[in-house]
Amino acid sequence: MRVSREKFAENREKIILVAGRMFRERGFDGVGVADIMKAAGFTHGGFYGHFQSKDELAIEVCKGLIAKVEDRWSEIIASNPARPLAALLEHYISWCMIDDPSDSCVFAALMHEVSRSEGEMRKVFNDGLSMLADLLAQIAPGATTQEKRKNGLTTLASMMGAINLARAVEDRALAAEILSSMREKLGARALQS
Amino acid sequence: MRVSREKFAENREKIILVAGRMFRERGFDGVGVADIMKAAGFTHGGFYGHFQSKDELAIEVCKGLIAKVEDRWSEIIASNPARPLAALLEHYISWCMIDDPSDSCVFAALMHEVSRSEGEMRKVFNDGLSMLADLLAQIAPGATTQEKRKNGLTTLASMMGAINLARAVEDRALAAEILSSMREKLGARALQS
DNA sequence: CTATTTAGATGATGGTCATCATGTTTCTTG
DNA sequence: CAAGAAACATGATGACCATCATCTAAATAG
Repeated sequence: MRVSREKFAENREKIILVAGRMFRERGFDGVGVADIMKAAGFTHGGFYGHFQSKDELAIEVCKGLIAKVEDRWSEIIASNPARPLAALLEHYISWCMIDDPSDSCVFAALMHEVSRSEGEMRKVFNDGLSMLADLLAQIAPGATTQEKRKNGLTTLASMMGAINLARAVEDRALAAEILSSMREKLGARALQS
Repeated sequence: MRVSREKFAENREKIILVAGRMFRERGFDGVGVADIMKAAGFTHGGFYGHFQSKDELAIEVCKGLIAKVEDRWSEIIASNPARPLAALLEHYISWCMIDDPSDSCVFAALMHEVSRSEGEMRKVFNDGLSMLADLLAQIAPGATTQEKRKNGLTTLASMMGAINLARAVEDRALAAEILSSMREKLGARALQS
């Protein structure tokens, strides 16, 4: 049952989209090719007509998600010239990051698994993190470039640390405490429960 | 080839020790029962004479490692009454945490995998994190109990975030920047490269 | 409109893994 | 020292999983 060129491209995008959600939710090793294809509405066999391997898909997916993070952060920064960092933090340190990992930041969701890996994926994440560090260095507080850079890096680590810690604890009240405290510490508005 | 009671207990501890190192290095899913037994000097079959399941071993291992973290942190705090937080940070935010995950903090190494899980393991980590939060609340800066609590939580998130971020980046110079900046930010001594 | 191509379905294949069944050897008990 | 128990070895078992081979039906090329 061949499908049109157009439909083929659509299906490919669907696979990438679904895989992106599933990978972030369950990790690369937590999802099988058959799972992904089923969730995308296909059977497992068609997969290799779209991608050479699960690894290739994973890299494709992450490149796309990282580009999306870059776009989103840039947009938030651009549209909040008066308080760019605070706006970014209010976007990042939020319940949706905790409650729906499948639609959250690739880095928060997969960085840990990638740190244990090697090869292209590692590089992709590495470049992505460099990019975020550069973005933050521009909007972080600090008198000198050096200081802004340092504050950018600690802010990045703290943001991600807060998300991961809030995800790890079961008590929602404690998670709220973590998110609120970090927002306050980094200079953003309080969290609305 | 039966062994003595004594040797049996020794072997059990050896399995737990080796599993603790391997789990932290590769994650629970990254290590098989056979791997662990081989590294401990046995074949896979003997495993179920010691533990009911891989899960049971994992829980045993984590309980032990968490208790060790508690002891270590308490000891550092107790033996540095003048600057307990700084001492703790100098211990935690260090190269050995980056270079040898197999001997690093359980939380930094496995928290992420555990957040995706359910059941007893989740609870064990949860209790462990609460315990660390309480320890930090005692030594964190702040005029009120409330403030100390908040600072404790953000410090905890930042410490772990810095370790995970430094592990994720490939460039050692960047990792050093992350660790140093975070140490400075949180009020500890600079990092010696 | 026919021939060819090909997207996706179905159904292997070989590998890995947790767990179990059984065997062998050595400890422990009496 | 003899009889039984039990720790570890060996070797299934069944479940998953990535990848591949083959089939089919529909889309495209001529």
